[in-house]
Amino acid sequence: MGRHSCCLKQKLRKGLWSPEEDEKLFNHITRFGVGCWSSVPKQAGLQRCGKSCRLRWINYLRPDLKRGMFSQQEEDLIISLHELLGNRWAQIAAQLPGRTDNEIKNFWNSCLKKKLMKQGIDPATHKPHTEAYVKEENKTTETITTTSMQIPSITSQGSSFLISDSSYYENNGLSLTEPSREIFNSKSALDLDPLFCYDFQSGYNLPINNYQSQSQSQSQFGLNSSYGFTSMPSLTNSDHANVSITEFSDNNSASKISSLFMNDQVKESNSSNSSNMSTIYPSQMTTTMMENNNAGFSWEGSENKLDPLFQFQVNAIKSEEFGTSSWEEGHIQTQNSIDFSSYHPLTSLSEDLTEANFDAFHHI
DNA sequence: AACTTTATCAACCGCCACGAT
DNA sequence: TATCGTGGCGGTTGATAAAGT
Repeated sequence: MGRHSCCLKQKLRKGLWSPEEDEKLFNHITRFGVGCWSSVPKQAGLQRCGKSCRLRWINYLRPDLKRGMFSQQEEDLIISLHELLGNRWAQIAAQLPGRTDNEIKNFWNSCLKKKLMKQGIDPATHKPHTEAYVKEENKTTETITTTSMQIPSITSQGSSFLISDSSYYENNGLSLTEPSREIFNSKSALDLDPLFCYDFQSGYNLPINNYQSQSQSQSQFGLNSSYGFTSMPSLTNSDHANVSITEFSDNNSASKISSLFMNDQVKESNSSNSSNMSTIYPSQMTTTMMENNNAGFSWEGSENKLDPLFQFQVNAIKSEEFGTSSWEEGHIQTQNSIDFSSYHPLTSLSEDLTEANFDAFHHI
């Protein structure tokens, strides 16, 4: 076992993805959603293994990805979470909306690790270098004293980076608080920031505003079309409640991590009535998806497969010809426009999207 | 300008867990 | 129970860009 059968097949492309491949994969997933990855390459016409497709989607094409530098707040959060979780990048990434485990792992290995070491902190333990280490250092470099190291004050309980107050999230854009949520609701998807559109021609994710102006001038998506992906501002507090504390091996970790999120949860329960945003929770989402599943695509176990990070918003103002067309796969009634923002926050790229009869790249 | 070193990050590899048969 | 297929994860590699000499 171990090696996937698909990887054993010859003639499969490897290496960097071309814009054409990206487009094929993107179109396929937006049409059919995320199902069985092993069948994706064939269905999408790609000479890749399913695993490679999955990785490309998760790490690059997924529309909710946040691009750009890590903020100081994200950086601190990664350090805190790493102290609690170690190299469990997927779990760490789950707490940073729009960031992938790969991205965080790279950031840790290339930046944060060195940063901590410079501060005299052992990145593995998050504690100042041990006495043994210091002695060893003294042996080899007697002229250098350990006092020259800048060791930040760290309690015996853990690093000073630990955040136990939900205000951290509220103040740093890592959570969508009620006021910000209202702003979000009142704005069109195209006004949100950061917003990116993937441009298959350039191979870059373009800020949506740029893309908007571009599409206005060049009608990339058709005369009356605009197409935007946004990383939704955050998880909602219901997501916070979904933090799986059972995965932590020790109770301290569990309580620490839960303290990061539970305050918001309480706050949310007090203020949820004021929210204009209709929220679909996983169970509802599954029901919705199953009810709408007319394309013959299997969503078995979709409840479990919902990616809590997957927040997808599309504003699709389709041209008339586009709006009335139907899927080749058929059996789907079309709608002229669907507001995906109502599927917040636990929206997978689902059949709902498929049902929107939405193929942006027809118009490229 | 040419070459070397370092940093970054996308992608691959190999392993594990789990469900289906 | 054993085997197989698949999804998911973390470690690692290799290509490229940027910085340094």
